[in-house]
Amino acid sequence: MTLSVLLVDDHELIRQGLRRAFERDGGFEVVGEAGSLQEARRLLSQLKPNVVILDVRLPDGNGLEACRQLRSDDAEIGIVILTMYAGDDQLFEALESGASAFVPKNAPSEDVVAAARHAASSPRSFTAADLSEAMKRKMSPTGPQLTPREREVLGLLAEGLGVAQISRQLFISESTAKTHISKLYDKLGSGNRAQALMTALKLGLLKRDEPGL
Amino acid sequence: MTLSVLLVDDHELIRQGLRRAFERDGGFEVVGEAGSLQEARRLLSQLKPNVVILDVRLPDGNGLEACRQLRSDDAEIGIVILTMYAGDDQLFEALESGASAFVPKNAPSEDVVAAARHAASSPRSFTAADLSEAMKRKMSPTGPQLTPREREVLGLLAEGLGVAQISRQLFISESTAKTHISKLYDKLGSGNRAQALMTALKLGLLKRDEPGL
DNA sequence: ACCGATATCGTCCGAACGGATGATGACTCT
DNA sequence: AGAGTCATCATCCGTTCGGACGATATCGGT
Repeated sequence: MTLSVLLVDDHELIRQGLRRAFERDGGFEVVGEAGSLQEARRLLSQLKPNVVILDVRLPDGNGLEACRQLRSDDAEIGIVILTMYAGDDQLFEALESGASAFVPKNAPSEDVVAAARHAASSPRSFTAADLSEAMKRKMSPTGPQLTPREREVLGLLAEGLGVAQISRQLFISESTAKTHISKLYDKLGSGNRAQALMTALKLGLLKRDEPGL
Repeated sequence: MTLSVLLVDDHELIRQGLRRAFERDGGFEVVGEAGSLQEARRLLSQLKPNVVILDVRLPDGNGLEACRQLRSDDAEIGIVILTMYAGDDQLFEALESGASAFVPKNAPSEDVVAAARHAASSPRSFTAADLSEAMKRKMSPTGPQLTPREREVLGLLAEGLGVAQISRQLFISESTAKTHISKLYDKLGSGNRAQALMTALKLGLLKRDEPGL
């Protein structure tokens, strides 16, 4: 029995590669391609595929959000999340979003097919490989845990605000602001704003609005 | 007459997509694939293809550097630079590196084939479309012009170094270091390190090693 | 020969930062 | 009831920063 699969990725090259991989396997039929979420939604309701290959980054939205929605609409559909950078945050978010598998784009193409097969048979479970990988890294924490207040202060630091300005912004005393900043330095292993900010960026603790690239 | 083409990209999916695109066109023969620079170099000297499709990001090095080297070795080979993000800096660097064409990965796959055809016939010229695109954006400057020294200082600031450390690092007096920093503040419209760094990041004046994503 | 940009060095000084340390209330979990 | 975390505030003090000046030397180009 052949499984129907829908490809969602904004890069045509990737779609071609996926199509080829599935064709070569023989167990699947690629019933459609979409380059955007909008298109994907249309094709999904129309084609009702067994499995969806879903890129995380799409021009008109986030693949993971789409994944959540998809899962709530259809508990049985297989969802394979494709991602360029296999960050753990994404893996966990994918898991929580109800994805069936998570494959980095630099994986061999057979892996995608294998993931799709797995996704079709047990849409609500990750493979052991995925989980062990993720747990392993989650155990050695990527970054320190910041309290909500600390994250808030970090954000203001990133805007170049000083202690006085931060304290005013948050309706706290300057002492408190300084305390939070000091705690941040502790947790980030830094001794000044610059180091703290760059470290926070590297650890993904700070989201940058639209830093050019 | 069919042209021989070598595919260099660390993502197998992309390679599959490229292969399919070239096969469908019919005018090319894909004579090899490489997932790393090392492999690419070996296959290049062995297969002597007419055209190379070269990804910018490779696990063991930069595609653009490889491009420069390639061009100096062989003035006639067609080099098509593939890139995920079509930043202008990359476009210009590609141009200076002797590439024949520059294609973002989100382009339709026919574009890659067309670029390869162009690359084979006139390896030392960019297409008009490429150039006008680039010039247009280069005219409206993305950010302020930093002097080499200023960029250097900016880099050290990003590492969280203080005035004293910077001055030691660059073998200049603290006064001079401070002067450079002040100039940076002027040009970046900021009044402290944090603002300067974040602005520099947004303007792409600072390259981050591997900031998570 | 002159001008502009770049890079270098210096002084002075108020403002801001970072470190060390201690204390209090609220909250949760056991 | 006690332990732990979080958030709040405080004082003290040496270090660093950032601004505002001005000065010199070296280039490359008109």
